[in-house]
Amino acid sequence: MAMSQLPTLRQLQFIIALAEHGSFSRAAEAVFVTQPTLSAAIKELETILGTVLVERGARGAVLTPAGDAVLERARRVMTEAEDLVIAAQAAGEPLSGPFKLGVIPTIAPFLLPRVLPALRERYPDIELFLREDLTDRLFDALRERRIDAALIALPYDAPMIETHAVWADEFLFAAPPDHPLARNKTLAPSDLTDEPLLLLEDGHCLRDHALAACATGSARADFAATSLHTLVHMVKSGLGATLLPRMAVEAGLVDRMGLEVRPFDPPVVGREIGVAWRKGSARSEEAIQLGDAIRDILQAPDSP
Amino acid sequence: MAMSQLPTLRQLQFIIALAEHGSFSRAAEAVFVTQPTLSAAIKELETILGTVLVERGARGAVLTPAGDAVLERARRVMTEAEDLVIAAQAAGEPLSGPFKLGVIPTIAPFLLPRVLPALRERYPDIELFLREDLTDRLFDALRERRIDAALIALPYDAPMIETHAVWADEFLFAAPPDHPLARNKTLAPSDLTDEPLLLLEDGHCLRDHALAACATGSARADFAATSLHTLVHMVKSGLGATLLPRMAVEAGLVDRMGLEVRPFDPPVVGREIGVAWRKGSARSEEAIQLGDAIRDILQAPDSP
DNA sequence: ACATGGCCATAGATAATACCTATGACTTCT
DNA sequence: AGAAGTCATAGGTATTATCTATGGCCATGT
Repeated sequence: MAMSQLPTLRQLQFIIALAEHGSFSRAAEAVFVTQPTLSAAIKELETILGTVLVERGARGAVLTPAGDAVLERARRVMTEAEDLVIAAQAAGEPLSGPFKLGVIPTIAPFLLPRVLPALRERYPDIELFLREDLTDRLFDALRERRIDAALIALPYDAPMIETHAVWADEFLFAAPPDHPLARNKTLAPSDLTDEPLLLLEDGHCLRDHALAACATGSARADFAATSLHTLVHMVKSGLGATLLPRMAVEAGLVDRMGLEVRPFDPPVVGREIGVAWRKGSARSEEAIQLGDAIRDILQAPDSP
Repeated sequence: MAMSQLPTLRQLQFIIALAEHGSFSRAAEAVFVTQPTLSAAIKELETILGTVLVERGARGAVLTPAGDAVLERARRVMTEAEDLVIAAQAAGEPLSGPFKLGVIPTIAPFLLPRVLPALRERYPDIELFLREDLTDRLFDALRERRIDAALIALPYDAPMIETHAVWADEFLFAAPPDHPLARNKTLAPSDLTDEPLLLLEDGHCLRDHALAACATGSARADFAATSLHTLVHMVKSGLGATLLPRMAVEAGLVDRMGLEVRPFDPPVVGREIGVAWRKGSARSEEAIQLGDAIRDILQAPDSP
């Protein structure tokens, strides 16, 4: 079958600019060519496609319905092509250049100080841009290509998102010294059945995962904390007990707070921390590699 | 941010050919350029991407891992670009040129003779290629781009497929004249509770939809027909009763067969016929338009 | 009505580049 | 060693992408 001629990416770039600026002259300016150049290119594109894409008027240019259809697909082709470039560059020299990483608030302050130095050492050419936000908002950012990858807690179901497990973050029980359960050396999840837990406010995945860990437990409905630091202060002042990620405790979250911290009996309860990326992302390989690197660093002997 | 230069579609086409032929010279031949041209283009592509994509050897060329990553995305970009061309041409002159339509076997022989003439009249430039097959295989064909659209029965859940309802195809009860239920003028679905139905063999969606229509009914496990024509002959010879689509009956499926055919009381039971296309298909608009055209033709006064 | 200033199209010249032919260097196989 | 394949390089040509300069057209304001 006779392969009908394809448009060039340049032409697609031009018609996108034309649609965005509504005028040949201004669109031409935006893509750094002269108006006749853009004019000719659009005309050529219309010839190739065999369809009029633009209505020329004295007050500017408007896309025809066919033009709109082309525009939408042109945008897709262009972003795919840009992704190809990024993916190729990443494949050639992984984890170099700007890399935008989102991290959920219950991990970021405890993980990053611990791994960032080693990470910079291992990948000297990386420029990490960090963004701390709730899981949902990070997923939105992934889908809209505002970030390249995110460190989040699993399980968490989201369309268009793929994940790779990095490490298991165990939950520890924390309470004031006079709390009845603080007498035990270890706890079973079932001990929490009648213990209303003090948790982070809605939207934090830690809240949901903590509740899931003690299937029968419940949260205090009257109080909720906005950060883990606030949370431990509320626990200290006697408002209730809570579950904390081991990583936060190891990072010193409860140091000199006078709180009792107890592990659970095996099987350990907790959450899985993983990297997430947009399905089809140009940097999915790098996201996995970054996750594995973080795991390595956490397991390194000098890191307690 | 400095927009790094994009590759050309031509260059992507070249590296795809190179990957497929494993040799610069043969790939060049395949895309109708000389070997030095292709050589230079690949080199230029590698410069743009800043990565070596191909391992040159005395026995040909092999893609590097980075090359493989690029190849996969290049294929995507190329098919998206080709789709853009098709979509643009279709938007300019819808339902013209070759259009490959799949139809399920329980519709095709009864619908097509009725609508094809009017369809050709309404869209004189269309070249309809028809393919009769089971729903699953049509969906596969849609996903693999072997057909542009399909006429199938809903509801039918399938990933990557979108649908548009065209008309409701009512079920009629058919049985030999001496059948007990043939005495009634109309039936309720519940009448079929203890009536093992003679149905098409597995894989035909009509079988599943018929069973769903009489929620409590069951199929004869010992006999099944391979086509509606076989089915009515089996009914005639006393093997059991069945449900037939009204469209097949109207097309003369049971004429001079000596079978009794009865409608159901309202609310009517039946199945929805619709058009289906691959999500993102370049011809989804045309598929919808085709479905609407078929609905119009079926409702036209001269069509009983 | 006329002039003005915005639009886009056209013409012709020039710079960039895509492509070809001819050739060379290097492997692999005979 | 020679033959036959591989890909890279060099230099010339054809194509095309782009520029400047200009013209026609339509709305708007005087």
